[in-house]
Amino acid sequence: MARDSRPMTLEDVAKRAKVSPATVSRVLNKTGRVKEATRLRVLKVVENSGYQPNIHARTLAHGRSRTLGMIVSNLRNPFFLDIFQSLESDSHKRGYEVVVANTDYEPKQLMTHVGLMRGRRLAGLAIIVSEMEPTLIDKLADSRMPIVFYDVGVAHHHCTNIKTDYAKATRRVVEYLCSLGHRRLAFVGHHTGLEPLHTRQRSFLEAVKERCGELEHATVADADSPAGGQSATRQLFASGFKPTAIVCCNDLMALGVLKAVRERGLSIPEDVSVVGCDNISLAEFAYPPLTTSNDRIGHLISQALMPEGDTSPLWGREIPIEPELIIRDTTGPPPANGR
Amino acid sequence: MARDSRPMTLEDVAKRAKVSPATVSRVLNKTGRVKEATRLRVLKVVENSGYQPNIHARTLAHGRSRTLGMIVSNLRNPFFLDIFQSLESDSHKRGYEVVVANTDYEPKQLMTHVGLMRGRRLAGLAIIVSEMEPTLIDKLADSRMPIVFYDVGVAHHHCTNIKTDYAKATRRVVEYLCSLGHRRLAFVGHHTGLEPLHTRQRSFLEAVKERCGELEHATVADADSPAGGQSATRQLFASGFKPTAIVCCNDLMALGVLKAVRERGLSIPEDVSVVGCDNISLAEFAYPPLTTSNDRIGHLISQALMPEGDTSPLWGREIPIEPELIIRDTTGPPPANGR
DNA sequence: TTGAAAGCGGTACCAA
DNA sequence: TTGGTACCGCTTTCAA
Repeated sequence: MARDSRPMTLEDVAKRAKVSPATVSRVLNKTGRVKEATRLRVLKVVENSGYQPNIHARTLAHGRSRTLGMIVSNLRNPFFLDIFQSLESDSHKRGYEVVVANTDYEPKQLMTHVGLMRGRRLAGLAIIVSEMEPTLIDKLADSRMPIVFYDVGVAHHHCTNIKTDYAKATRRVVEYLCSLGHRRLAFVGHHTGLEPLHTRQRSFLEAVKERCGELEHATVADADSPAGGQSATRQLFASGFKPTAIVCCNDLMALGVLKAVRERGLSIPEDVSVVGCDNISLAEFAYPPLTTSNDRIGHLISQALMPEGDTSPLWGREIPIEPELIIRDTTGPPPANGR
Repeated sequence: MARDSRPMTLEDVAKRAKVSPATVSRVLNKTGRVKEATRLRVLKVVENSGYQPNIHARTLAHGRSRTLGMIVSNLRNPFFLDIFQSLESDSHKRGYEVVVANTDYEPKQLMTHVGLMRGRRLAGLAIIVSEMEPTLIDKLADSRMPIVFYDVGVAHHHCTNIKTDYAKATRRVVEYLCSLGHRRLAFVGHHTGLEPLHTRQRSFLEAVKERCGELEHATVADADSPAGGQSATRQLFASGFKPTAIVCCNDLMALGVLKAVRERGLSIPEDVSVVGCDNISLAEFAYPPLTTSNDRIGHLISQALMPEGDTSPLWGREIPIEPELIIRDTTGPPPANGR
């Protein structure tokens, strides 16, 4: 119960406990030995004065914070959120905090946030975005903090690169659909100008091409949201193309695709099959439960940012992820009559 | 392109620009006048040295940060996420940042996070949780920062209280279902020991009682997730009760309820009606699109935390929210035969 | 075992 | 228009 309106400081505590600030610091940080009696006295004052150390003063003096940063393209997409959640829970266990920032797929925002994160003197930074800026590497070059990139690989000895092999994943999806008998495939993407997302679309096209003209196909794109998936699918139908299967660049958009297909009066998977990507936790609760490929990287990121004593460091490594196809109920054979 | 490994400081910039640190500070903060020529010179050095001010030093010296805090019970629930998103985008527009923390409905975690937030010398704090600790008010008493509470009202002159009138909302839902002809209602909740959630359940029971024994009912509860909704609904069916309508304490759980109802071989809304609460953005993309009641408070919170010059301050006010019933496709008349 | 004091990297007031 | 300087609250030698 502080009497004055200014928050308690370490010095206030020191005075009340009749010791020096240094001693209080030692007690609080368990650094250096302190007589048990003094320790308890200090702790007691801390306890009932409601003292809370100023995190900024602490970080400034110490030179490094217990905060991890995470920059994502779109927090609304549960894919990013799932990662954030694992990172947050892992880091709380080890006394770290996490701050997130959103770029909305804007390279400019990415740069702004990287700057702000640098200003925070973080313990580590995870950059899970699809957009890129060539100057980003320069900006990061002088920071000694651990950095993890996902998808947009950046060659730098400080960075860990986690990369999902989307080419393989997409090929597997296309082959699976073909094996079911599908011959007219569509791809629904978003921000296909951005490299990692472009990769997904290109992989789709390549996989289709491998079947030697056996397949008809189309691609559309819209915003990264269920509404975007819905709108893209409407465009698809409006174009006159009648796919028997739709491959989505992610699960979130697939949710909207499902809706658009139904509003067209078609059923899933009898008339149209749908495949997502990411295996977000909601995918299981879509209707029908969504076929997708998985790729949970949250804990991997924690490990890279907060290496355990005995684990081999993930430093400067490139970590490949092989997504696995998860077949649920949105995929099946195409309708017998060509529709 | 910094040459040494230690990040640039304001003093480094000052040296290179051949001015005093004070001047650099003035330029960067646009405070006090500086000759145009010097200004440009400083800016140039800043530009190509990649200098990024240390946020901690800045906050420490200035006494207050440009960071808002937000504590929520469960970030996985899109209800909280939607709020976070609006708050984040509003605050970036005004040069603020946001840090979030999760409590997982644990009062203990709430207290921990409030402590950490206090240590951050925030510009404002939003506490959007269902759990409560009596000592929380003490802990917050000495902080002069703007605080917004949602749902768990706390009497304090520094706090803005946003409160949704769930009693009214629930009554409206129950009446709506009755008017459709439903006579066997179930309630699916979570953490019903926590006051705000208990309120929702109690409101349901009271609304049912108002119909004078005309209605049969049951209540179940599980975790705040689709899986929790699914599991709760399974329990419900296992108990032998055969509701024609299920009222959920929120949309996220409703997603799982839908799944559980379907796996029972029943259709929605022909056999069972389902109602959610919160109107999360995903509700529209559920199948069928979910009937719910709305309640978007994100921007309200921004306004309370970062009052605009001309807006009347939301200070110390109690702000009541009246949710509105949003009827979509998960509700309809009960089956003609009692099943 | 404890205390004094020098920073950490900024801001802001007072002089010049 | 500028520079000097005293903090902001904490950590960390170095002495005592």
